[in-house]
Amino acid sequence: MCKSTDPKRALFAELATVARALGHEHRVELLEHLAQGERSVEALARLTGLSMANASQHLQQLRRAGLLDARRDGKFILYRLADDGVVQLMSVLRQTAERNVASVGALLARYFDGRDGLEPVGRAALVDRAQAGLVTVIDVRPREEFDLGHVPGAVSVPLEELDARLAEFDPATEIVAYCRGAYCLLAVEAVARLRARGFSARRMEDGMPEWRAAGLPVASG
Amino acid sequence: MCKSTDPKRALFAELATVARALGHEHRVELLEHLAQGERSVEALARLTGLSMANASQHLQQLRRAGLLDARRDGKFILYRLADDGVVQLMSVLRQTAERNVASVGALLARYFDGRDGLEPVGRAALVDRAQAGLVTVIDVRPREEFDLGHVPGAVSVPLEELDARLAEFDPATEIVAYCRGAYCLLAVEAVARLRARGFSARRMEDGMPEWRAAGLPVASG
DNA sequence: ACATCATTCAAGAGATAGATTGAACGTATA
DNA sequence: TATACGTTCAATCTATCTCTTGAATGATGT
Repeated sequence: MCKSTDPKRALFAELATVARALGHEHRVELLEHLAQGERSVEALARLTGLSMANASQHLQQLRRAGLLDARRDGKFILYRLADDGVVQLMSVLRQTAERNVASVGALLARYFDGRDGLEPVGRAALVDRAQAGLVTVIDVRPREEFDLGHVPGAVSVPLEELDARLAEFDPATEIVAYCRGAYCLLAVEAVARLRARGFSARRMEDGMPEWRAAGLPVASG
Repeated sequence: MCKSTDPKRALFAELATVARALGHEHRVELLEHLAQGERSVEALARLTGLSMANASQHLQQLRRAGLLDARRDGKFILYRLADDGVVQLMSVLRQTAERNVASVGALLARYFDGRDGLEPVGRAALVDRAQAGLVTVIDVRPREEFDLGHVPGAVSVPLEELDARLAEFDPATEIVAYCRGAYCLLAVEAVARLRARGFSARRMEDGMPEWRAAGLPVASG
């Protein structure tokens, strides 16, 4: 069997190339930041603590793998995810890791709730409690995604703005955060930060895609 | 730089480890074979053309990443996917690659239909044509999955048995093959082989999960 | 035109992964 | 028990990846 020209082998090689692009701690972190929106090389280098040259190289590797696009704006080069499928890929990767790698499950458990058994809020319960004004619902995705559709009554608080807007929230009212899905880390991070500041915060089970899929009402604009 | 105490960094590192396990041509191919069922190291080495030692090392790497489980049966060690999520991960990887890497799109296009515009069969059309006896529907997934539910009237022909069972098919009747989904390669491979033998073969659009999701009838047992 | 700044390129050292070889291990069969 | 066989281990060489440093590029603003 001569397989050097075998298209199947070539396909496997291409898939491996894309996977390898995800195969480095720093690149996963870069993608996680870029999941929140466009960022310049300088901003990403600062956020991750990498040198500019190093960050640039990792970003180019991700771009070569087709996971990122870049555009110039003034003196900055802005990188962004090539499409929403990249978020899905990272989510599935996280799901797989959580199911099959014990240490990831432990890390996520610690990350999700600290130590006192904070459970995510179900969708049905959320509708009731939101209508009764018992909870503040925040959407921590980038504002562009919020504009394309969000949970009725939710407030857009992109994760990056959260720290600066803490004064908006009533410490006596529970906050429910949601983002893109069960395995999107944005809401998890938001809840962790809010709880560190003394707020009562929970994460909505699942995210916007599941909300839509469940046929629940979606507000937009 | 020691970031080992930051749980977020640790999580990224774990995710990268899992991704890196997918980051080699041979390991992708091994997973693709294992998607069809349990296999011994020797069988996998033969299927892929790798040396036993090399195959063993790659398999152990996949197992360390949590993507595979192994069990002993007699003198053989049988590897299998850790769970169905691994198939999903590979599917999403392929989707992402197809969207964002031009060469993958080209490879898949060539793989899917050769050159004469063979289009996949829609679900609705399939029901009609199958009932009219105009087509033979084959399910090329592993038999275990067939038993858990399949398209009514479909015949179980696991991909590995296809070559040996060509005599069962009427060259005058069109064959429609399906597997796990739009991005599962089993049906693609089956169609390629059937067409190479002169059969008229097509791929069903989507696969069993989508069939179920569409609420179409499912036979089992 | 000149200076400035964000980004990229280029080259090198150090670390890591892949393939091959031959030996060692464990289980089944004679 | 002895032998055969599938699998894994250990050691080695080679190739590739990572990161740092310093220079080069390309657009902007004075």
